[in-house]
Amino acid sequence: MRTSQFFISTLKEAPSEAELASHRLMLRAGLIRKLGSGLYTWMPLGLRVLRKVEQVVREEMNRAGAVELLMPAVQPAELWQETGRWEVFGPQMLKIKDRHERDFCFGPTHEEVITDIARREIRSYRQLPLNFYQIQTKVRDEIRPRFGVMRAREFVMKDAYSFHATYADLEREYRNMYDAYSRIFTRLGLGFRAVAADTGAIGGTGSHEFHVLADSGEDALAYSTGSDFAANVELAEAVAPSRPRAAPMRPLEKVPTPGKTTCEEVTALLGLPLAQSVKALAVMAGDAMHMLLVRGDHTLNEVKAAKLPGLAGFRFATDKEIESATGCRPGYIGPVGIGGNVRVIADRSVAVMSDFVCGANEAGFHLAGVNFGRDLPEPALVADIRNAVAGDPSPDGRGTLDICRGIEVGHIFQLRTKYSEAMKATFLDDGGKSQALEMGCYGIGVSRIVAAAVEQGNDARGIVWPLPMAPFQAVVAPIGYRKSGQVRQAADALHDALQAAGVDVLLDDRDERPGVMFADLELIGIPHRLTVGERGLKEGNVEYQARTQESATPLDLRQAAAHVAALCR
RNA sequence: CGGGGUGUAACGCAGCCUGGUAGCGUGCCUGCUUUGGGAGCAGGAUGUCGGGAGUUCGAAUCUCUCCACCCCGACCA
Repeated sequence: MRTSQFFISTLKEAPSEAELASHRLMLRAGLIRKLGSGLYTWMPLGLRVLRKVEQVVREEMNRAGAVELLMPAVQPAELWQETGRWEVFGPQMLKIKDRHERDFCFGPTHEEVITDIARREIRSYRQLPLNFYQIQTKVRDEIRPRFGVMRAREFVMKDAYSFHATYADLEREYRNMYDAYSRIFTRLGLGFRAVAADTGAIGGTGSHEFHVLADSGEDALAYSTGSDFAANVELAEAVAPSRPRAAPMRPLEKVPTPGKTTCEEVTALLGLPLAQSVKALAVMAGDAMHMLLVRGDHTLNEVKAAKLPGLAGFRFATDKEIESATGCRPGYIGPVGIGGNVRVIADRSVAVMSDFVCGANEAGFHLAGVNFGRDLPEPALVADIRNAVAGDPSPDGRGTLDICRGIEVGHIFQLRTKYSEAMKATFLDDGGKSQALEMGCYGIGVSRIVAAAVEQGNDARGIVWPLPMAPFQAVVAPIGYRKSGQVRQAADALHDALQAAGVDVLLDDRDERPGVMFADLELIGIPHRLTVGERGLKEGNVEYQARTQESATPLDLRQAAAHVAALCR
């Protein structure tokens, strides 16, 4: 490919709305262009990357025994009403009407459609197991699209759905997909980690997420330094403290803390460790207020809390609700002397505290030396409601936890019979008995992978692609292409030789000045570069430089193509 | 949806407070010179100042309203 026959459009300065490195670089390198919020055009260069990711995904899915199909992007409402998800998925679905005013949505996912296929096509256990997948554009009307294609409203996803006669066979396929996913991310050259995960809106039982590791990732991951335990912090158990609660040593004391509303400020004022304080969070579930207690140095885990009885769908109380329930404004609330109509739920690490500090339910005051049993009743409920933190013991009893951040690029679920039962997708087993199909589903954010790869691989000069994802594997960069016949001849020959060797090679025949050319090629991130100039040709040399290297090394012209071709293999 | 912010040329921005009809850098076009790390000189093109309404002799600037986009919170591949 020659640049003159291609389209390269780079920017010196990134549009101001782009904050994240990958978003800025994808715009600057001309991989994507924005049409509207969360809507992006994949420019020719970006599309090449996207297609390479798709291809690896496709090859590995095929290798794992899955079968590709393509379902409609537009789906009738009736299907979603059958599973009750027309309402549950709700505002996240882009709902549309046809000319007859019938309801449709632009598919955010395809469990309903594939289950409809399954119930029409699968009749016997002899047809099982089956794993269908597609690579397709999905639409989710995200509340807040951001970070370019990382969280877009329209994105490319690989979604697979498997069907089984028995749970044991589903488990087998689940492991098969786990292994396939590991191969995919390994082949793409990404640093990743698989973690146990919450099932969220898709539903089902077992679930793992695959994360590309990056400090800017939106998810926090907990993993053990002493075992292979790894889980999304949303899910990771914060192990119950092993030590019993110490006996009270100090008297209850009301201390003035004017203007100090956070645990950090209060403990600093009192000269106590942060872990000696208790944070009280007022939440509403239905009409009832609950007060959640976590240690001052911990944070509430909203996913865990929402799973407690009576707390499904809770929200944080408004300032007004807090004032009418406690008589004071947020920043000074606490569990001592709170009305019986407010249920107090303590994290397990709070339940073993003694002589702690908390709000006094009076503006400008906190209480110190507080003890359960003596100064206030034992909590109504003690549960794990905090986020695990680095240094916590691993839930599997081996090693301690550390925390890293990741970008979710894959998610696998054991759906079991959630959809097959709702939609009556059954088969006849070997005893002639009708049974609901066991199902699994397996998603990969194909377009997100591109952003995640840029997030993981970039430097001051631009993108550093893993070789399998690079839009071009190698580039021939001639200096003075239009001016020097010698340069043109050598560059053309190199390009042709590399192409013949099966290398995805670009010849930059724009005749730009070297500085401009090098800057563009490095921004775009092509892994291997051969620079051809009269200076080197005099010695029979060209120069080779990997994207990851700081400087070039001379290479015999006659060996250059073979050398680079070997690196691209 | 709640809270905060921004809309001026393709991109980055100034001008707005204190009204007088729009500017800078980059990019783009033409010519000449240059050619190993984002060139130099000369010339040139490009704006419904987000839309609408209002105040005023006069609005990018003041007022109202609508829209778009961005940031912080609940979602997810």
